[in-house]
Amino acid sequence: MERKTRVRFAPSPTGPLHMGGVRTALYNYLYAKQHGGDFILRIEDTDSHRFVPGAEAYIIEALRWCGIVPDEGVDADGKMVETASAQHPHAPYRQSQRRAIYRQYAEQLVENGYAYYAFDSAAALEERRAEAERAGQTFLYGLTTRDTLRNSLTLSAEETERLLRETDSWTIRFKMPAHTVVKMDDLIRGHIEVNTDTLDDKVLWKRADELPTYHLANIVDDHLMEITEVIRGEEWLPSLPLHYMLYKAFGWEDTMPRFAHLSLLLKPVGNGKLSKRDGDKMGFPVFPLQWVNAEGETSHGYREDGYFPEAFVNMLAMLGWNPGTEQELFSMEELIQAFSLNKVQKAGAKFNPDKAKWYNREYLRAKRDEELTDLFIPVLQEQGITVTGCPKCPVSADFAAKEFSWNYVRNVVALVKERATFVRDFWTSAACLFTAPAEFVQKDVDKFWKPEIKEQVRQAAAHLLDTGVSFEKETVGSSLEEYIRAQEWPMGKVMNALRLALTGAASGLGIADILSFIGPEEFRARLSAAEM
RNA sequence: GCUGGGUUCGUAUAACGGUUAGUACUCAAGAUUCUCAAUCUUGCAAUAGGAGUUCGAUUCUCCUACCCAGUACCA
Repeated sequence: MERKTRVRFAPSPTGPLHMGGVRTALYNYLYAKQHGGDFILRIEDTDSHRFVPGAEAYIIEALRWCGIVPDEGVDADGKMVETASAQHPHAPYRQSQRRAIYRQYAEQLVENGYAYYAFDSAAALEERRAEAERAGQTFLYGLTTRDTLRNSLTLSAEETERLLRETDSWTIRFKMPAHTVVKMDDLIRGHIEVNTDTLDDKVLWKRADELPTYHLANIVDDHLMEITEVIRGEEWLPSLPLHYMLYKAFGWEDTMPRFAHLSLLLKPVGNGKLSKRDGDKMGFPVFPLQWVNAEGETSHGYREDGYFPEAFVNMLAMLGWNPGTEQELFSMEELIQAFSLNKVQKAGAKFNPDKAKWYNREYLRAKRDEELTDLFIPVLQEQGITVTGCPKCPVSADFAAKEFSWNYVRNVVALVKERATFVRDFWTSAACLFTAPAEFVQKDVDKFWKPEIKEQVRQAAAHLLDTGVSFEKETVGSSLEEYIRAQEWPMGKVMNALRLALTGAASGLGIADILSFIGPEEFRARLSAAEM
């Protein structure tokens, strides 16, 4: 029977969402949308000790910034749906609010002989682990050891009853069946087989906080929420046999979701998975949004660092997946069309910060000058520049008052767009079109500030000013070049020195461009400021 | 250690069992310009190693090496 596609992203609110997590969410989202299905956001907060305030809100905001909008789990106001309703029969979507659901399922497994009560103290288990380690082995609570531990399998029914009643730190463990080869299929990795004798009896439910562990909560919720495909990180692959066995124990095999395990995102250099430290060390964000932790330490975010969400999403989508064509630029719509799980790479992908920047540059270039202008204005305001007027107002520039018209800014954007990766780069390359240089690059001063060159610059400038030539780019540019050429002065030296006087550095925008933007008056002012 | 997963230029990746192993990023050189950037052109650079199957292996099988994950009353 064909079921409606329903996939979920189920993060744990233990900190900010890592870019690898965003990729997992993205692939889930793309898969759901491609199949006309639903994308569900479920919060797996069953670990009361690791809960981090603000993490859930961060996850929701990060996904929204990326354009990954859940169909369920978060309502239109961005609030979690707290109770089940006609629109949301599967609510709530926060596992801490579903705690009442899980215990009965755990007990059901005990009744049917698939699970048992375990009374071992943390200290006792710790001791057994240490003992095994001394013998060079790994302790597994399972087939070979469960008969030697304190649980309802070894204790009398009366004793079990008593402990259940009188103590409050017992757990329910899954009784992993012996000598069984679990045959599994993964949408990305293909067929996998594991012998259950190598597996342990995982804790499913804890009396101490009356909360399930991941394994139980996950299977129960995926079943109740009618999930059809589970697309998650590779770290879950080792527990896939357990999950298969749980579906079997519950008798839910016929509606068991299909599984796809995504490889991890690796650090750019060296080995190992991408971590917060790598980002700090190499100067790139690992988080979609900026995050300030409890100690007040700030981690960079793609959003705050100036990346466009479309570029971030596009870059992430291509990390471990490819369309089978040479197309590299994809809108979300195109990704939904082209995405396919069997084109997802099995091996982990090393993240490449340079490629991320390349994507941003491509998206920046594709944006209209008008849009970029609006994005640039806040950067200008931070620099004390006032932007006046509207897209329909005439171009004007008042250098003394640091006031420029919207269209002047748009012209600047059009000029420097090609040399930028981020919007803030507009300022780096075009500050001289708004303000006179505050200082001069010493190296360039040493190289070009020679008496004879200064004299040539002075005369060339005087020529432009005296002839009253128009400061249109073409006219002023050719007039200047013709003059220098006619004098048989070294073009490069004079031009570089002029640029140094005007902008504070010998390299940068073309002289003709600079002149056409600043006009004769500011030209004169800057020359005298530079003591020309 | 054990169990599972993985391995094509530095990076991301392409290649019905048959290609001079392709593309993009990075890097280098050249062209262009008053400089820088951009742009254009060119270049550097890979099938982890070894067996086997096959007329033929990047592709299938096995072994070795290396990498990753899991091995919690965390997810």
